[in-house]
Amino acid sequence: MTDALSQIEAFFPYRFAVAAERFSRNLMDVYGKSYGLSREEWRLLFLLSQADEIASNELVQRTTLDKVQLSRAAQKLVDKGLITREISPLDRRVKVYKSTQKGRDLFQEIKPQVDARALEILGAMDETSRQSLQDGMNSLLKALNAPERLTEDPGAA
Amino acid sequence: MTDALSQIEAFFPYRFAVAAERFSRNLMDVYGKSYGLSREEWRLLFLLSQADEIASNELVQRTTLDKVQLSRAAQKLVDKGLITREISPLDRRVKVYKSTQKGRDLFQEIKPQVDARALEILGAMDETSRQSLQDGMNSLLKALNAPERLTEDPGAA
DNA sequence: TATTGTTATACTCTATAACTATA
DNA sequence: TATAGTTATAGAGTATAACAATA
Repeated sequence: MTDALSQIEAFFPYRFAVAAERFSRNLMDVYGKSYGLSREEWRLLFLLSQADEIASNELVQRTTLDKVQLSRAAQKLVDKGLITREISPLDRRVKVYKSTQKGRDLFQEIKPQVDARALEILGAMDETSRQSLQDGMNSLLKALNAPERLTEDPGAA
Repeated sequence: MTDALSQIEAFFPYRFAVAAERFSRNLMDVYGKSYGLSREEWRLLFLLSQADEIASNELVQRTTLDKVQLSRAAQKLVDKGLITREISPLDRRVKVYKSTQKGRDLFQEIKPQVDARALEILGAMDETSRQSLQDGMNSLLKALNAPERLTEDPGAA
């Protein structure tokens, strides 16, 4: 009567969504609860901490952030003194972002903790499964990026 | 200068989150845009369409819905005439949910379309990768459900 | 007194469109 | 006129707490 429940539990898209949400929340615990960063802020800080500078238009093209999300996440990081935002000399409509020393320091502090949390979970898997997951994921990402699948959201590599 | 971008693109948690979100959105397109169901409503309809009846407390224990989400999603499905909600004769605090014929019909109409969309994506992967993804995912779910990892959210598997 | 489901509230996210400044 | 980034607005989703009914 009741193991209709195991029916949905076996449904791949459901399992996938559940796994992704739990995994993501585990990491958000680290940079979110402890350091007050949103997922978008964390991603942006991540990017800028290892680049000299990145222009706004490039960020929009190559990340999952749209221009509104980018603008707002960047504003918060600027307010916190973690990044700077300047007008591009090449095109005065464009902004160029750089991390500050404070931003890089914070990133260096958080990143190992995020890695540790991820490894704590992935480390509970055996090596073969971990490799399978990586390979499968890479293949899935390719499939998702295949041109036919771009319902909307083009160029979001 | 700029392939800090490929740094985050290579970061497993980032790839995983991006893949999950895109995959999920693809399916939401089907039951959401075309049929006006939220993800929670869809999951609930899914469950009830293949069970005789399920009690509220069981749903909360075994799905990712908490009691508030369940109450609200169920209310919407009741309003749409897709499920019924009755007081349990065993414990008058508990509700028992059943799908209506209309609910089951709608589910039978939507489910093949969701499957088709999922297969459209997964079908672009080769068989080996698909198998790897499944195995890896199963292993990851086990790792996420391991007792040490239950930061909060116990018994939600 | 504890538990179940509902309702209320505030907060965050998302999507869209309007606006400004530059090109 | 088109593009880039910002601001405004409304809607959906989430988290928490208060509440009423039942145990």
